[in-house]
Amino acid sequence: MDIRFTDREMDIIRVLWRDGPSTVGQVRDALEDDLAYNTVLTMLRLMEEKGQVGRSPEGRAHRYHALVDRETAGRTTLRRIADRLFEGSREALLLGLVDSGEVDEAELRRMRDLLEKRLAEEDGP
Amino acid sequence: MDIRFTDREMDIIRVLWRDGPSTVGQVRDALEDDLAYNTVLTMLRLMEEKGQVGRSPEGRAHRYHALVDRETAGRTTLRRIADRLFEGSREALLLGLVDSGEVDEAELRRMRDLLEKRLAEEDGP
DNA sequence: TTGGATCTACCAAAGAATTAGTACTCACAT
DNA sequence: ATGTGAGTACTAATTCTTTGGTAGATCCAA
Repeated sequence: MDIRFTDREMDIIRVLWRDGPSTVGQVRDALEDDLAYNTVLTMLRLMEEKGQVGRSPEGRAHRYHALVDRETAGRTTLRRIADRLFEGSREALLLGLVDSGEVDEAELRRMRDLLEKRLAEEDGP
Repeated sequence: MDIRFTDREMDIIRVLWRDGPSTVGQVRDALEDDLAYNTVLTMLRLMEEKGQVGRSPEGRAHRYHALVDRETAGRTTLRRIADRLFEGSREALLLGLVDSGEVDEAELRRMRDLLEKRLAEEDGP
């Protein structure tokens, strides 16, 4: 299964990730851009067709929920970026990441510690 | 300027990054998928309109070159991914990266060393 | 010089993404 | 009972992406 989101789909799934299962109206209210109710409804319908979200009836409305979790979406996206933009080199991607903006020293250190921890785990079991 | 590439645009700009300035025919030959000459020509024309590539006459043909370098494209893309998929947290992105596939111990170590080096530079000048 | 190969510009068309309109249903407050 | 508002399904229209066709110019070889 190919996990991809267009810009607007990403806006919507982020609401579902952040706020949990939501009705059309709730998603609409949570979105930054002011979209018509029907626009959001249509987007959710199409996303349901694609298997990105599911829904369950609630009263006369429906409550939509994400069928893809953030971690999975993140992993797949990064794999794609690494392959296509950095020719598969995750190190090059990491370089791009630390150059991509305001990564201060504290954050650099946290990132290093994170890798240290991973390395320790590798050695262990 | 917003730096974005669609899938096919990405295929094409990667050829220009890898092989340097190329004619339509050369790009066509370098692409994995078998596209019609005209398809590649049209793509390059549209990409020129968008300012992603430039061209200079050469004989009766043209030679196209990338107007966006890989580093810039990588940085902007990563910033967008970090913001939209990881709520701005570059550490979360890094976690997603090491979980995104087969990152072996050696690579983990190189990534850590890379961060160490950065940290040393921060302290210095 | 003529015919094929190569290149260009312009155009067409299918499919996806995005936005929203129309028409219908249903609950419920007055 | 009725009409108002929220909800739904279906449809429409626009724009972008991707693919390639047509027609015409140009060069080179036989």
